[in-house]
Amino acid sequence: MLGAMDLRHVRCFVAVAGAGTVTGAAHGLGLAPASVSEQVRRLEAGLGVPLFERTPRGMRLTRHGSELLGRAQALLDHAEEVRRAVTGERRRVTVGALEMLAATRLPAVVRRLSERRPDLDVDVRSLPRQALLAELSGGGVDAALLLDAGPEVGTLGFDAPPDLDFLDVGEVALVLVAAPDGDRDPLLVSSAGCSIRLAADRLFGAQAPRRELTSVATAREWARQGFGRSLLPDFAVEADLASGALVPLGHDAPRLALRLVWPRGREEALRDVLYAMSEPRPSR
Amino acid sequence: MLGAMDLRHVRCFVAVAGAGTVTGAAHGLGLAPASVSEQVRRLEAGLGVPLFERTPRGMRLTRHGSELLGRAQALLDHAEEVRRAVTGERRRVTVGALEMLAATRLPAVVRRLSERRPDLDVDVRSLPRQALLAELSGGGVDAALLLDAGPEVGTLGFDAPPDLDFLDVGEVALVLVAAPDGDRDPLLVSSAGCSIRLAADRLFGAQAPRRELTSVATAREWARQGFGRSLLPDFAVEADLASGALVPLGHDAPRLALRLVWPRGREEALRDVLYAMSEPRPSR
DNA sequence: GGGCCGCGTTCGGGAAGACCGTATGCTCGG
DNA sequence: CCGAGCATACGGTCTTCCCGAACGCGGCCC
Repeated sequence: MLGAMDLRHVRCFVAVAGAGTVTGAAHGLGLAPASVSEQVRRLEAGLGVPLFERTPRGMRLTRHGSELLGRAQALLDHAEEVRRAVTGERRRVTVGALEMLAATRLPAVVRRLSERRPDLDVDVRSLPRQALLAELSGGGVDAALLLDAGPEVGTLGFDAPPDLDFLDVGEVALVLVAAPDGDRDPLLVSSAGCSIRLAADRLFGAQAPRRELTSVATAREWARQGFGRSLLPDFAVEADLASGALVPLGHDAPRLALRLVWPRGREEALRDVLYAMSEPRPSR
Repeated sequence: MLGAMDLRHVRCFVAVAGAGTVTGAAHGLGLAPASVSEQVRRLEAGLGVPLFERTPRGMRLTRHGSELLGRAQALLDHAEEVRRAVTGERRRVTVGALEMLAATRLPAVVRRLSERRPDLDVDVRSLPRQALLAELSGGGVDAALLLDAGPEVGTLGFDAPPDLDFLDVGEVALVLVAAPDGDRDPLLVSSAGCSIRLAADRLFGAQAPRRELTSVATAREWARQGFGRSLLPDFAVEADLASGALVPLGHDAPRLALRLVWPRGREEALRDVLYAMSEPRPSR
């Protein structure tokens, strides 16, 4: 029969649309690029409609492809939901987060989720941001918790794939701190790419004398020892502020959003989960 | 990947569940029984759950199978809907009806449908009742128009598959008629299996002297020529009553329901269509 | 401008699966 | 006790899946 739409083809299509390249999608699917390319072409043949424009830089969705993407995602989710319902298999949700957040802020979010949806198995993966965003598109994680700011994903200063949707589920305050009698310069920053570093760049530009260190923890340590000031997240300096090891330097402390990000088009399947993660607990 | 649910398997499963036998499903699918059997077993293996109890008389759904059936139908309909949305293909609905109704009462129903849903292509198939019911289960027709009575499908006196749902969209009055100066006996009835005949049997039982003829039209002709009385549907005798060729014999004329029947579990995909067929027209 | 890299695709081949026709075992109804 | 109807096992053909390797293409950098 013509146009029978094999789900295998649809899975490949979604992966390619998400990754933007056949190669990337093949990686995510654990297949060879040749196979993925064939599946996509077979889907196009079955539908009788071109889904991608082939460019030497990747695959761009055609009008028909865009039409299909959301529905294809929903269809795959539907199939998954049917399978779960019949096998009685528990639903498994994978949420990723930046390492820093996985250790500090994610537990509260996951606890909220587990309390409100005890039927869910929640996996946690801790990844650097770019890997996180890649896994989001590739389906390795269902949702990701990261730091950001502004009205869209990436406003903080990183490149995000399009077609991501988000919800802010909390705030992180940044505090400019130094040792009570330590130096005020240079500005101690973590390595490029770190969310806190991006925030520091946005706040101070490039003109302030800076010293780049490997991590937030290192920057805090150097500040504590009096080698400069540093812009650090509240949860990293609470103890030191309380003990007096660090003091705030009264500066317009910008707040970052604790942002839950997921691939647009999967609202249907994720809505209840996202809701359970973002809402305040019913009691208390 | 395990448990990936091929839609091909699901199609076979639904067909088998509908037909009750692998052989019947294979017929409907245009496949060999061996192939269908294999697909179903593969689906069961993929889900890790038995879907049927095998008996020498056919296949009976297990608990898991029943769980799956409705969802599987919905999933297939979803896939179809996605395909249509992307290809821009018009939706095609096949409605079947008893021959008698296809000629007399179906046009009004189809007109109603076409006016309210001009985006639909409506096919009409005219079949005897048992073939109609078989096609309903097999998917050859999406909905069927037939005559029935009472609170469930088949109450009029025929065997209907379970898992059919229905909506009464009109009535057919039965009139006991004879020629003005013709004989009153015997009771002229159409051949066994005809809906009108079933109604006559229910009304008069087997005790009345009867003469069996091949069709409703024949029975009417014999009555017109004075060879007995006959229980006939209103649309078949309107002209003769008006002209005086036949006269009503004042009897508690039972009314039959003009009944729209469809496979339970496809409401999701058919709801709008059924609604458009059953509602009175918005204007007038 | 000439390598060079990453892209999608083509090609040949091996393995899995779809499908067929036939044969077998099973249980009913006659 | 036999035949009808059922699901299934078996052997075979053809399609599809998937791979690794090679090809053609367009940017990019020295």
